[in-house]
Amino acid sequence: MPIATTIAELARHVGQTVTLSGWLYNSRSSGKLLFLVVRDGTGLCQCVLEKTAVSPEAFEAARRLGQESALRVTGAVRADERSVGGHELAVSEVEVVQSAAGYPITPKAHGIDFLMKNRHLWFRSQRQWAILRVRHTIVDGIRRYFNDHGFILIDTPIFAPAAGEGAQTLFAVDYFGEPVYLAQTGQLYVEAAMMAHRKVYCFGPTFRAEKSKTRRHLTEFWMVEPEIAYADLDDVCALAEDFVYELVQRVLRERRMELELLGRDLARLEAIQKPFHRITYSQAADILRSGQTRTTFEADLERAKARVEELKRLIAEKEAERGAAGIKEWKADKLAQEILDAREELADQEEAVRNIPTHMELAANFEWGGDLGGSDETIIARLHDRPVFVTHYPRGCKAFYMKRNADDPRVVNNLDLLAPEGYGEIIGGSQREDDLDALLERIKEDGMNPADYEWYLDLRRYGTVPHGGFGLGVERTVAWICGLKHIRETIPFARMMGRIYP
RNA sequence: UCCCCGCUAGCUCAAUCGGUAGAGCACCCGGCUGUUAACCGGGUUGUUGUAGGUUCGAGUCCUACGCGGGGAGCCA
Repeated sequence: MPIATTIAELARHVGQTVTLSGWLYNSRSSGKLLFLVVRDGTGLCQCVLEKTAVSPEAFEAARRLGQESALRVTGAVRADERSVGGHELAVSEVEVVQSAAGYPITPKAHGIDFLMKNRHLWFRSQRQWAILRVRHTIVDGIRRYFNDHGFILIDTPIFAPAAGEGAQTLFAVDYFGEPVYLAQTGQLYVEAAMMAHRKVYCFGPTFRAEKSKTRRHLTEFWMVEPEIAYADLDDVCALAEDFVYELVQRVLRERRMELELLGRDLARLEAIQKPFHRITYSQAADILRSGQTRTTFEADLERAKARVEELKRLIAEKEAERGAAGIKEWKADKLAQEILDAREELADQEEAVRNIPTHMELAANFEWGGDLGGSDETIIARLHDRPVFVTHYPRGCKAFYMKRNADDPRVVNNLDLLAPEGYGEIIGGSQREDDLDALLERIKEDGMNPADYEWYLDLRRYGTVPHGGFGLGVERTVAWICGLKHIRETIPFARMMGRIYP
């Protein structure tokens, strides 16, 4: 009897006859030899079928199987360097569970619109498979971290009442005739629970109606928000630092294979060590206006310009080569793909050439009091090899609940954590304003109605203490750890402006 | 809301100055005993996003709209 097993377990079965159950990822035929690349959810395995090993009918049936056909394959396991995963199966039997034809996602190149429309199938492709496995480990790592550190999980509501300002970035829902909104944070609720349990967190989906079409935005994304009592800004930073560090360590430990498959530069992740860098907003402003920033941007611009010229030359050369007489078809095909890749990079580089002067100007003319823009964050992060905390923002550009700084009333005790390599803000948080009068003042200042916040104000009336917390965006964290260009691949079914299918 | 780019076969893309719409892949037929997006030979595939306009003639030029991509603002 063959042993039923999975591809991940093959190393334990070398020399034995096993049965794999999975789907046909790709197949290549060589006359009397057939290579079936099978995936089973745990990995890929090349199954080699020799014509003489089975009946002519069985060989013919296997040869005609379409991509993603469901099948069971039985054969002897052997180690082979030439095979994906290092093991292969010398097939003695193929059982077709379902014969599939016309699978849309071929092993060739596809555009992003097509792939997103076929997201339900795209999961099966190697890169997507690896990304969602890393996401799983990050999500599990988040839960594990807080559960192991004495935090109590508090599920906060998704329907939120109309709350003063900011309603334009919220999704309105009809709630028995009343307009309510999909929550964009659980923070206020988690503060209430923190007063009961000391250390709490909420973890769930959150919704933003921002009309942002960028590689960093989703309209529905997951956020974890811890909140701790008897804590000041330093305590919140220390928590965020240890938490992010542990997440990275966990992924490096458990998902090395997936990161390698994604082509992630592991050295960049291994460089994530404590302590993270810490600068204040005012120091960030000085950095932005400094010669170092100017020089960095100028170097970037020169590099981008040089790359544009290089790519143009490269494309012209390849096009000439492709058009040359007597060229082999496979060679022309390869060149065509290289030209497409080069053009894509060219578009990116040309965009950089257009944008950098604007970014330079924004940085050079940065005025104390404004919020840091995307390009500003990028330059700050680029000058550091570890995540960097930016603290003490002007209170004018931050939310009403953030604690005013005792020494400098112009700023609040908040923190943003910028991921390295230009991945931007993955954490935003603060010490909270625990003084009733100060909080009331800020609510009025923002033109909101204190009556809407009565329950929240109660938290300051009855046993208020210094406390704080932060929110970490799961998808941005996954994008950073996986080294992905776009956030849409970090969540199973991305919800973005103008995209709701499937 | 604003700025830039794109839309041609099921998929990825060509199409010179405005002059008969074409490759590769997928699919079908045949060949090949170590392939790695296999390869080689043959075959099938079109309302060029939509609506107007200019022109003897529009995939190509103009206008509007739609959809998608990237960015600004805003944000995790």
